[in-house]
Amino acid sequence: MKDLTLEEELSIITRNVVEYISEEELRSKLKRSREEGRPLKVKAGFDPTAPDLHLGHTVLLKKLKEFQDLGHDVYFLIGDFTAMIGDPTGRSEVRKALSREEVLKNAETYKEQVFKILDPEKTKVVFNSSWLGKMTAEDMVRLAAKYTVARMLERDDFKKRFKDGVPIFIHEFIYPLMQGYDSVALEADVELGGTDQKFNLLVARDIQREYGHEPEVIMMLPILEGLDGVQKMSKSLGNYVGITESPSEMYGKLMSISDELMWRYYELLSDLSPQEVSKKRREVEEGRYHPKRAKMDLAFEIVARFHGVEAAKKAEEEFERVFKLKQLPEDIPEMVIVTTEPKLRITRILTDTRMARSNAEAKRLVQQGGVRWDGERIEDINCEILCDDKEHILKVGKKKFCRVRFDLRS
RNA sequence: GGAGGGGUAGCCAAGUGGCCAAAGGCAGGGGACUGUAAAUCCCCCGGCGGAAGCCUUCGCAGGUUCGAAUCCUGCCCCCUCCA
Repeated sequence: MKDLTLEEELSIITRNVVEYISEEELRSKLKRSREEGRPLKVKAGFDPTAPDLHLGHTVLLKKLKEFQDLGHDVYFLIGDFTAMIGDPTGRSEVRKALSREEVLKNAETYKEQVFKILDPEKTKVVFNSSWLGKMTAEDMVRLAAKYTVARMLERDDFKKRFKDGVPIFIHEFIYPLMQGYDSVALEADVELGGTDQKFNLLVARDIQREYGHEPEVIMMLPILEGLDGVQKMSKSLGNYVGITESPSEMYGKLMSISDELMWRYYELLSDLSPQEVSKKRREVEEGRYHPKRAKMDLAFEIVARFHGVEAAKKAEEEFERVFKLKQLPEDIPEMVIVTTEPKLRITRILTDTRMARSNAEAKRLVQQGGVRWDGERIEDINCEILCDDKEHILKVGKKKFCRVRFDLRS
């Protein structure tokens, strides 16, 4: 950070940021930070109810890392207090509040994942229960007195729900207030969040002001699209790449994205500068660089970040082996079928090896030409397989393999 | 407290006595094409059965009927409006 000019620092900080408020404030905070030799306090909150991080989260984490590399203090805030209250809008499914232990356990899981990107030495992990948990009802009332219903209703989704007569629960009003109070408690200079967090972030600024603090600068980062390229990446939509996934899984998933989406991922997930990315893009458009190669490079970079270069190499080789050369992957589960019959029908083998969930599904797979036994496509559902003592390869669809052996009992 | 709307397959959603294992869409699966791309096209998508066929499913439990997702009764749950 020492060698950078303020302008250079600013340009790194604001790269990939969709919107930030405000430029003036950010400049003056940075300037003061330099003059006083006091790093900025950068806050980002995470909800510990779903501790599986995916690439979508890493957009934010990478930004935090950038702050860290510039010498600022990063506060990784775990919203355990709100998590322990539990969200009552969650209908019938007995939304039990998370216990202290569960929260701590999830927090641990978080750390493991988060520190694949953030520097553990430089990251301050904080729990908002440490201050919110101590609030009295009186404190709560004071906090609630800092904001008006009218202002709450400015929020788009509240406004819409109010208009449409869809219920809004009181605690939903309290959430942004608490999140804002977190910033007061931490004396945050900067807070990061997704673009969907804009309202909450703005409230935080107001709350800080109300408590006599200087408002934080808020920075909104883009929400990463999932593998489908349309909806946001999320676990529940199943269009995600988890950062704890195996190298081959990660690599494979990344290779399945569309070419268009690849550029989005390049922008938000790779370490290349925007200039380098647009250069690559140009090269592909001009036909000097194969899009598949570009995608492989991207997949490689991301896998290497989480699993190291060696693992990335392996994942790449494996990918080429299975899909280009149509050879076998390295790790294939092995199943042993115990039988007294000299022959078994293919559908039976499919269900026994769990390659098909039911007999009906097994029949479908065979009829549709999705089943290969030792490389031979099998199309007759009545086809009988000789149960010998050799090892066989069962392939279902494009990517499911299984080694099959028979244990003959007579 | 009053009035009304609704619970259908993984999700959304049609169906209001037989032609309903239940339209359509999404998700998912298989195939073709390819760069395992994406897009597109074709096919499949409750279970058992080689097949004929049989079994279970439309909130839950009963009932009417030759026959019910559809009609009746009771129960459970969700939602909206008025207060």
